[in-house]
Amino acid sequence: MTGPGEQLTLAGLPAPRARRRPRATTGPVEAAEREPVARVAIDLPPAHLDRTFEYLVPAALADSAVPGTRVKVRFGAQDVDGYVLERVEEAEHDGALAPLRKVVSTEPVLTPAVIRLARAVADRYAGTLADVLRLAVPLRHARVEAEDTGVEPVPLEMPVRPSASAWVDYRGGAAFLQHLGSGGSPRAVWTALPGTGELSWPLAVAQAVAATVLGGRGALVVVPDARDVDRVCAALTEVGLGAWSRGTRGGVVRLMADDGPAARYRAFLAARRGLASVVVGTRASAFAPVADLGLVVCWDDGDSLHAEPRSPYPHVREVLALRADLEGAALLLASHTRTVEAQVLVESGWARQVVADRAQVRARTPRVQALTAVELAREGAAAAARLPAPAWRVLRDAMESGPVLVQVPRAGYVPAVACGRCRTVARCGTCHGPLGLDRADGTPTCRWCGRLATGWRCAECGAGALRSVRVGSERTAEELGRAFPQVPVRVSGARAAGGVLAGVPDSPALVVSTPGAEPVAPGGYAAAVLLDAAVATAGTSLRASEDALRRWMAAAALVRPIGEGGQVVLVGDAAPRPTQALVRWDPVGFAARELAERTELALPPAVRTVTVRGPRDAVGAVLDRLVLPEGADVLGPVPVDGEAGRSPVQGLEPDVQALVRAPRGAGAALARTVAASLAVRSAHREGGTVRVQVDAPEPV
DNA sequence: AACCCATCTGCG
DNA sequence: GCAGATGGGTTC
Repeated sequence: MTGPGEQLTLAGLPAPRARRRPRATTGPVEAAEREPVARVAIDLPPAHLDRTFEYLVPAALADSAVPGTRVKVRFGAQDVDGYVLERVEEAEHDGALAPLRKVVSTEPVLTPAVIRLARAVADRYAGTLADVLRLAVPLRHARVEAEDTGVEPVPLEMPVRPSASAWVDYRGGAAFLQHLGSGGSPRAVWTALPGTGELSWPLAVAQAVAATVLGGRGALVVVPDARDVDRVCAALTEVGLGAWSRGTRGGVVRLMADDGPAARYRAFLAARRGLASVVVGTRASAFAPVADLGLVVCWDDGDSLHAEPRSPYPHVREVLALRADLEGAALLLASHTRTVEAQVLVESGWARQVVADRAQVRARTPRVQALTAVELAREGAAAAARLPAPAWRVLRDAMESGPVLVQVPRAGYVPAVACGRCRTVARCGTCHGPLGLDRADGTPTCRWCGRLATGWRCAECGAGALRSVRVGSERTAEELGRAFPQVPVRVSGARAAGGVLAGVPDSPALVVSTPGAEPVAPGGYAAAVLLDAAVATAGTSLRASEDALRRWMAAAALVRPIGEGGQVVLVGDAAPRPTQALVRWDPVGFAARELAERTELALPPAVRTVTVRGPRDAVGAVLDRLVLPEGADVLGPVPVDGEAGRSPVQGLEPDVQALVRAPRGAGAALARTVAASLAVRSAHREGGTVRVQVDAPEPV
């Protein structure tokens, strides 16, 4: 650019801008000989800054400022962090370029594939690249970065053996593995049957990974929590894929935040440097830079842990689906149940389903019965048992041959009522289920059988007054322990004294667990009783039924098959559709019917949704700028009640929320117009905090 | 966040 | 007619 003294002033036009601030450049810098221009993604949150800025690469940084490295640059009047995305010969920007100030680390933490993925995720979720990169790249740990990984890494001795033994019961299973081994990119939605050891889902996943590795490619497995990471890693060891260690090449790394920043960064670098070929991790590892990626796996995509809670709230299933597309990798969406989102992928033809025949389903699942009010009525009034008599009998009989599992709602989650005088939990006079006080007229009702408990009297002290309390797994464990004094009681749950148990021995025991915390019994549970079914499917959430079925089946999948006497009892009057799906072990039919209904009602995932929440004016401004694609509509805004919706700064004025809907085909256009509106919002410094979420798990 | 520029405002 | 305030836009 020319200086002010040499500038020509064109008549009729405003005078050209004066020379840039002298502080921006620290004297003349010699530019790199080759590719002297770096395109940099700036690590700042405002949406209107979500584009690349070009900087001059000083000759001194010519070799270190490679794509993917972290850099410091002058941006306006501040020093900011950023990433070099590209090096190019010519700048597109027709002004002077400021020089890169510093290469923070020579480690290129972003690969071209991850950059493309992050951009696609940002676009999909109407978010910014900076936000996505913050999710994708772990914090730098300089000491770990400097660790010696061996000058000549030795290839790890891995006696990986090809086997599809865990897949033979599934139609298309063997073909899927063969396709993986020969370098193909099949996409499968796999509905796994219960099974232990050779028939377990972790072993099946391990065999799919092994097939991919034997075919010369890397693999990525994303699971909900640390326990599942352990299970998958153990199964990988069984198929000959051991843990990666320093100085070697090949092997498996675990990648999760729980392991701490050093271990996390070490695992991340091992993958990025192409030293480890398999990554097993939780949520954020969906972005892990696996070299020559051949397979991505998501286990249990319905688990809420797969939904990222930070902006732009990407979901592991969607990230991996995008990734499979962009990197030409295979995708395995695996679960004991099936999410409605996975059903969309199957019905649209994007993925193939891998399911077992009906005969295999019958052979590998337990006997399931639902103990609803109808069944209980047949029993007549039971004795002083804490459980309905039939459920109690199942537990008692099963305990002779192994551990039994009781799934109870989370501690403190279920409001119940107790005697106002002696605090004994109030029970239904007919089935002995817990009472609830949620009817408008104040009459207590049974949470199990639904009967009205008019004229209730405390069985212990005879008082007639009730008070609200909360019961959880600890209390239930106590009560059940008294009912079965002859066996040990083990409690598993986040709030339990012993925390979440990974496993229990095969000996007789009563295991009480909250959903998702069920320990694995190596030989399978002899029986499981699922309590409070009515509570599980209550509520207005779109996902209530789906979540309930997923939790029930996750517990039921730990029970022995019918041929070994395995039994499951669902206690309480839940919604009929998930109840029937559990009894018939038909998660696919359930997902198909749910999707049909959602399609009929234009509810997600049949449509793409964007929720916009915040102060009324701010939300209104964002909505006003949208250029809605064909077929899209805006619902609301409506005031959001409750603590979550109240913005402290806005005082008593409640936040509002709007729901924007568009046909799935218009999803990209919808996200684009939302992102554009948010960019204007940030450039105009519009006030308030607006939370925008594409495909929120709970959009209403 | 800091800066640049255009426009407005208050006072002569 | 002009200094100083104000607001909107840019930052490579």
